[in-house]
Amino acid sequence: MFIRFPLNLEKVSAKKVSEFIREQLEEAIILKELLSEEQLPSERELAEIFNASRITVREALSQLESKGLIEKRVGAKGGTFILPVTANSHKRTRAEIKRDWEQMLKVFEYRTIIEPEGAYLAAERITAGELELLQSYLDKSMEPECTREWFRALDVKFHLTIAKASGNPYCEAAVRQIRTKINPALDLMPYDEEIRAVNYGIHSEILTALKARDREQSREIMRRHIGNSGEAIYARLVAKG
Amino acid sequence: MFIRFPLNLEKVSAKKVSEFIREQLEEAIILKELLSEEQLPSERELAEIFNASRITVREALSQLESKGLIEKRVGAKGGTFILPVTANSHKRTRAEIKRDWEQMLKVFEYRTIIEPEGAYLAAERITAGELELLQSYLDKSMEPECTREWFRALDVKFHLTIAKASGNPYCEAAVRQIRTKINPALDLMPYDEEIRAVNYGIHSEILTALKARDREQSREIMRRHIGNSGEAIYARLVAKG
DNA sequence: TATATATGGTCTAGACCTTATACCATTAAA
DNA sequence: TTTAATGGTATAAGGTCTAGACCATATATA
Repeated sequence: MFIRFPLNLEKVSAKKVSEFIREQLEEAIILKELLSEEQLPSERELAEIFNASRITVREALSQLESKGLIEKRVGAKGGTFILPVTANSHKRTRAEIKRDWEQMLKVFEYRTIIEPEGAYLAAERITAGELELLQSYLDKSMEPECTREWFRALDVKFHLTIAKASGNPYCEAAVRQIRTKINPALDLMPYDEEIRAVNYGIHSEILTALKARDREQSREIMRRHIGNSGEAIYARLVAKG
Repeated sequence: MFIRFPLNLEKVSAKKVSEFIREQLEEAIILKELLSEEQLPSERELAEIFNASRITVREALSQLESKGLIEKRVGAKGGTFILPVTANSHKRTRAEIKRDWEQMLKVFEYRTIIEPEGAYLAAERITAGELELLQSYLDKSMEPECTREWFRALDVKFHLTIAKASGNPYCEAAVRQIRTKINPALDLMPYDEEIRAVNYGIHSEILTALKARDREQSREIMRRHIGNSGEAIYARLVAKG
């Protein structure tokens, strides 16, 4: 009867404070909670925020600097600034996606499980304030001065707000984790009037279902919305070229 | 148009190597991949396995020792051994669950999302070898010499095997994470002939659906199986007494 | 009974990361 | 020209981790 189950122990290494800081800032940049040209808090403030020393913050920032994500300027009116994404880094991202497409596909698959269920829960629990937020994101996305970067930021905000409204912290964390992995790919998708209109349409449908507190409908439309996002990425970024 | 999104940065602290080691071993104990009386590899071997120094391994082990999870014996035939769970620690676990019941409920809610979808995916992807494994777990759970601890270990194995068979690493990791959180609670549930029979019945149904490669059915039965596990825990551990 | 051997227990020296504090260099506004 | 805020740099002290050596204990075996 008795078998000894196989133990699956993995090699470990310490995780430095500077690593945690770099990760948090990089995630904020990927999720477009920090937009290009924006200024980060000063090194002294960041040290305060992260409860770390300035040297450690500087270590994290220099990692981000060598990745080409930020830029530093000295002097008064100086500071640390988010750099716009370059065509070169777009190319690199695209190559990475093609190389690890199998892994990316799994993330999209996981997404089709989590986000619709998150919407299902959110339909019952979302607050009036969150519904207003969603509406404001929709409105802003249709303003003529909405840039590509802003459009992408608002899309992230829309989905993360629903995940948060699910009231389930694990669901919210999962959506955030998934988004951090797929957002660089989504950022490579085209941006034009048609895309905006289509996106506005489906997001409006979701918002309507949420306002109606219709669980089934919210889940169903969310499924339809993200169900083929993996395939769309594949068709655009992997198959052709 | 332009708003600055709120940045949500969190205080950090370094994560020590000894912490990572303690976590892995503690998880293996909670998931019953290590059973009571079992001997761990020697400190020198563990240092090798984790790619760490012996001193660091010892730091992790002494944490587990003060938690009452392991025991050390010196001399030849000595080593580090898993201790059986005491009545006292059962009491503490129960008190903790009652205190943080809200959080525990969220974990169960997340479980009802993930595991059925995992079964849905597994129905198409599970291998012949994994089906045999599941059958063997079922068989062993009905042998007369199956102790309470073994029964619990086989239950974990059954669910984790299906999660792995889903072919989605994020799904698998989520089920494992969820199980690590809820297993201490599940371990407090009663163990008798009736429980064993009921469990055997529903697990058999799941296995039958998986063998038939019926996605919908696999998901549906898994839903039914775990759908009320949160309520069962509540009724038994929180509501009464 | 004595010995060999595998285990946990202990110690040291050095490398690396982090903190705290201070001071320097740069730049724009007052 | 001065002021003030920024990033850039240096030093000293403490914690963690590694590598290696050696000690203490208990069991099996000759």
